[in-house]
Amino acid sequence: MDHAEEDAQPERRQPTIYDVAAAAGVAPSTVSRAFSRPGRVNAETAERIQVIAAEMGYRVNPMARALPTGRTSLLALVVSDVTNPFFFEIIRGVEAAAAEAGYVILLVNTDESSKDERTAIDRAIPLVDAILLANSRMSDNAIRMIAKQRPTVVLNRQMTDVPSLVVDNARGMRRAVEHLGTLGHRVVTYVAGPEASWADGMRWRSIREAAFELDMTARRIGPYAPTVEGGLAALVDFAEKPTTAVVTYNDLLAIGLMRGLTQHGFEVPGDVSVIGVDNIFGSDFCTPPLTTVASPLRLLGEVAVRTVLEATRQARLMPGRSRATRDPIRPAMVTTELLVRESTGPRRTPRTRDAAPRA
Amino acid sequence: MDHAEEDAQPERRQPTIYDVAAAAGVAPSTVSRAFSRPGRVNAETAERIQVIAAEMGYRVNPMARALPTGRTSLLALVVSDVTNPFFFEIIRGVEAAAAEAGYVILLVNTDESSKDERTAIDRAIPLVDAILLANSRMSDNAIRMIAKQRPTVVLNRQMTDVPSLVVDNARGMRRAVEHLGTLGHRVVTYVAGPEASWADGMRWRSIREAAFELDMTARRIGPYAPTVEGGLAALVDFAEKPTTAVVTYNDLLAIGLMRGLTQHGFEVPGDVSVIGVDNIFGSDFCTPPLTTVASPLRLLGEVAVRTVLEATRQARLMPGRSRATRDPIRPAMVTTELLVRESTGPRRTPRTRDAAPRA
DNA sequence: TTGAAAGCGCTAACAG
DNA sequence: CTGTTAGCGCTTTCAA
Repeated sequence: MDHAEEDAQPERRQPTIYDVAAAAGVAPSTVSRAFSRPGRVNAETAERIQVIAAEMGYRVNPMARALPTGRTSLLALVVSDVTNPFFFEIIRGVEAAAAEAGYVILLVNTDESSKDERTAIDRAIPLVDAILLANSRMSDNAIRMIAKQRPTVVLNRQMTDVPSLVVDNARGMRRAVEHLGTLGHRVVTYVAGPEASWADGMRWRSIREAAFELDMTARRIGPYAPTVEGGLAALVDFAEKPTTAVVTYNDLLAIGLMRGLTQHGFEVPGDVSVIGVDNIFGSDFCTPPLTTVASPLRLLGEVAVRTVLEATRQARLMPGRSRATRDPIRPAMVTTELLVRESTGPRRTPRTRDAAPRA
Repeated sequence: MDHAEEDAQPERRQPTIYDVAAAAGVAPSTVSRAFSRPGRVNAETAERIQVIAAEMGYRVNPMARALPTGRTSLLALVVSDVTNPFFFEIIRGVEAAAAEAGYVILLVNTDESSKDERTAIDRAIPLVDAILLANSRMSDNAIRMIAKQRPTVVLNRQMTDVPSLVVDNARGMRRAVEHLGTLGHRVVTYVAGPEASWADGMRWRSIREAAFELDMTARRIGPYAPTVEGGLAALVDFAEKPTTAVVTYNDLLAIGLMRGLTQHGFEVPGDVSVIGVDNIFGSDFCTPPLTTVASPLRLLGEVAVRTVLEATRQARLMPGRSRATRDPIRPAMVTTELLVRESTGPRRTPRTRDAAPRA
């Protein structure tokens, strides 16, 4: 075992279909069939091949398979920032559903820049069978270009010519405003997120409408970065015209805002009630625990995978005429839920409120 | 534009090297060279090919390239749980360094189960050029098997026959204990994480040693799940024999513990000072902001990529004799830093302390 | 049901 | 410096 001979064959390369074929005494094509369409080969032969292949440690080479078939079993999941807790549950859902379908996911991070997003996607496209675009910052047109190249599903953004999956923001915002109304608040400030965000516009519009219907007033400040720092920044503007109720674009913003509020002597929820959106990791252990509009993000991810995989199946059956060129597609919706925690409370009477800051 | 004719060529396929070659009036191999080793082709010709290729929208097909070369430009990053904030900075670092080197990362999630970890890795291996194993729960042997198949670097785990990168836990823990000592604490409880974690053993040992050297006493409770819930669970055991100072396996545990502590009438840091490890997202906005041992995780990820890519280069130059069969390898270390925030404070005199709970 | 043969798109010798 | 010629490992007609 310790002789120089050992060096002669330092590592035997992965066996190929030919090695297995030779060992099993069949043609390579038969081995191929045994692995790709077991139905089309004699049951006994198939069995024998499987056993021999296993013994030899044979594994099909996905790259080689991809060449003639064009299928890679890879799925691109494009997110603007892997470390944004908003994506966690989406990623988990996608992971789970993809693994179940025998797909591996290619996680494409784009650092919030739509230019990088294009570059990164361009690099990934030739490798994948399908694409999932989560909260994309790209233009509709850019997205269409991508959808032309591979089956694509867009998450959290509504499009009519590319399949999309959205959270029912309108309803979520309505619930939030209702909740505040019930607590006696009459005017609510919306702390806006990035302008490039489709969801942001959606949320603000929904809040305005809900407020109108409930005889309340809605104000908007922003845009701010959807981060804790953004929330801190928002405080400056908020303090100029404070209201007793706030809904923010997302939880991070809410957390930042609450921190700023506290530092400046406001009490939450005593002086101002705050509602976030997303129910991210951490929204339960910040102070106070945040009331937030939660979405079934994991489900969203799972559904997205199923949808896009179904689309690849379609594409295989009838090539050309991609989804994007067909009739308008209704976006699928998943519903939200208001999680009432401790950052919201009844509106204090003005007297009490005026006294509060720096009391 | 609206005629049936349009259907005849619904989508022209991606141009290949042959199309470009024809258009440029050169041999396919020349086009290939123009893209893979521009140096080896006449500058003008190369330029012309590039232009024509760009016009035609030609892009090299990575799958096809992978077949003859065996290189895929894909890098597997294996993590036990994408949504664990601990991995964030590592992922970012890896992302950044990989992108810079023209690599795309294949994110392999293993859901904390070493069985799934094997399955998922087996699925990914044939697709990638190299593997990064972050906080793996697999056995050393399983890791060795993987390292035999592809250049591998292990993060946060020390191995002698596979290149590894670790955080200087010993020093971090020592700093933590020193900090507590300076504040007047004499006995510190270590709240342990998962037993399968290499870092856990390391941390406990380091704390014990540091305590010994500083004439302090160290106690250990656990193991607990490295989560907020785990911290809550730890409180039960902790309350039986409370100490004025605690160091936890990680931040999540610390956050859970602090919450439990607060709920049970202990004050943090008044009654007990708490130190976490990792400086995760959220450790700054929990209450109180957590004093924690921070690691340059982003750097860790970057260094890991460079190391593993260097290894692939080596492997290409001299195949056989993989890294794993060579002499022992010293693990590389990155240093930690103690971030003092508000969860640690001077030890109160016993009198005050006794009065505190449920006061 | 199986075998033979022709590629998928690209790279890598080897000549010229 | 460029063209020619074999493949990489697998799938997929087409015959047998």
